[in-house]
Amino acid sequence: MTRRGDFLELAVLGLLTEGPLHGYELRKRLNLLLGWRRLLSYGSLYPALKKMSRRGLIAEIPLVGPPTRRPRIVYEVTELGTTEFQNLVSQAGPTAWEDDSFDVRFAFFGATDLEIRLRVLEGRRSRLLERLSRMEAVPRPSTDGYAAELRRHRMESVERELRWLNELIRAEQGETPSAGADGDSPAHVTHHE
Amino acid sequence: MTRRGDFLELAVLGLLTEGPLHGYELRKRLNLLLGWRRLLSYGSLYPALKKMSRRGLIAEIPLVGPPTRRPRIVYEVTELGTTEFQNLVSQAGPTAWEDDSFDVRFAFFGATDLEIRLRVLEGRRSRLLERLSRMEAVPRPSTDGYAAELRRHRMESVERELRWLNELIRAEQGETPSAGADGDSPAHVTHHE
DNA sequence: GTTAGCATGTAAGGAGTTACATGATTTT
DNA sequence: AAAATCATGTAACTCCTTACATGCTAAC
Repeated sequence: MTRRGDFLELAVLGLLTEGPLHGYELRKRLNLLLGWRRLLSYGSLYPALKKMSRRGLIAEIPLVGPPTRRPRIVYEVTELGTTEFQNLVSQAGPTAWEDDSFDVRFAFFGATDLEIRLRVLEGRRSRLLERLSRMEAVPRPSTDGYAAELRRHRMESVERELRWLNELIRAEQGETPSAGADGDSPAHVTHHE
Repeated sequence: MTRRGDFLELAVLGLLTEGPLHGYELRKRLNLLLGWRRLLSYGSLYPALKKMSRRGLIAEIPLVGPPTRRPRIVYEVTELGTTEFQNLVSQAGPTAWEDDSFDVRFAFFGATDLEIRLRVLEGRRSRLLERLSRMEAVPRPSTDGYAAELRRHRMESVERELRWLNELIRAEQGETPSAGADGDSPAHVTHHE
């Protein structure tokens, strides 16, 4: 088990929840949302859409517009898809805070309960703390050279991300649980550069 | 073509160049060197070692020690492997500055010529600039909510990495090409927090 | 004596990339 | 008229992960 690649499904469901889209457009939004690494290829998106369609999570909307242009296949979420989306954003296991999945999960925190949001953020934090301590436990030599410079820089990146997480967690905890606007926005995060 | 997964081969070759090692130990070093993400599994390392052994890049060293403990298969680089390593660290194509490969390449900059080092660093830089401008070109809405907070943070990460690269490039350019110690260490990088 | 860490492997499978294939529409 | 971008797809392949299987050795 321990599936990790469901993150594409989650992202598609999340984007389609905001309104129907066709594959090509979906890919652009996906790349904008999570594409700070390699771009998602058509070779993974289209088969994934077909598969989700077969499973009944999404459905093709019959085209109504002028039949002049090339038919674009527009998808919308089904009721089953909505349920599945709710199910996915309620998960708070390791699959939520790994590198591959955390970003998608965070992006759709607007559809996630406060309690789950906190669990995911804290899970991510301990994941990064673990990584940091692994990196600190470096043997004797290798304290110089390019490898060391790389290590230093990567450790600082992790530390920076940890500070970010801590601020987010503090902000979320400031939300009175169950009271207050359960808004779509993160509670005020103070940025002190 | 455009192979990307050769980075494991490069890393193994690079580590073995510093001295013979067995698989288990190799994995630990590999994880220390590049393991700031998921740990490398035995399922990828051992087959890779076997494959490299078959190709003649590395060779098993017959054990001499006390035959009491479980036989560990210690590998060393062959002459062919050394050639291949030199070949790999002399490459300055896109495969050098992608996310997956850049770290390995950087870690072994000690075995890379100044000219190539600069080309790789500059390639990496334009790769990140490209990503940054892609992220900046965000459509109208999505200017609030968690997705926006994520985007902001990720953009700052890229900017931070760009500053790092710029400093490295400046430092390398400070090296008088062809003169001076072609050392194993990066030329002084000034860190101003 | 039993857990934890050392040590090496294999089989099955997933997820996505690359490269290919096709064609319409819009912009230059 | 050409080039760019819109638009959808498939087949082959690569790399790696997961899960399983085995057995030794040191520490508690």
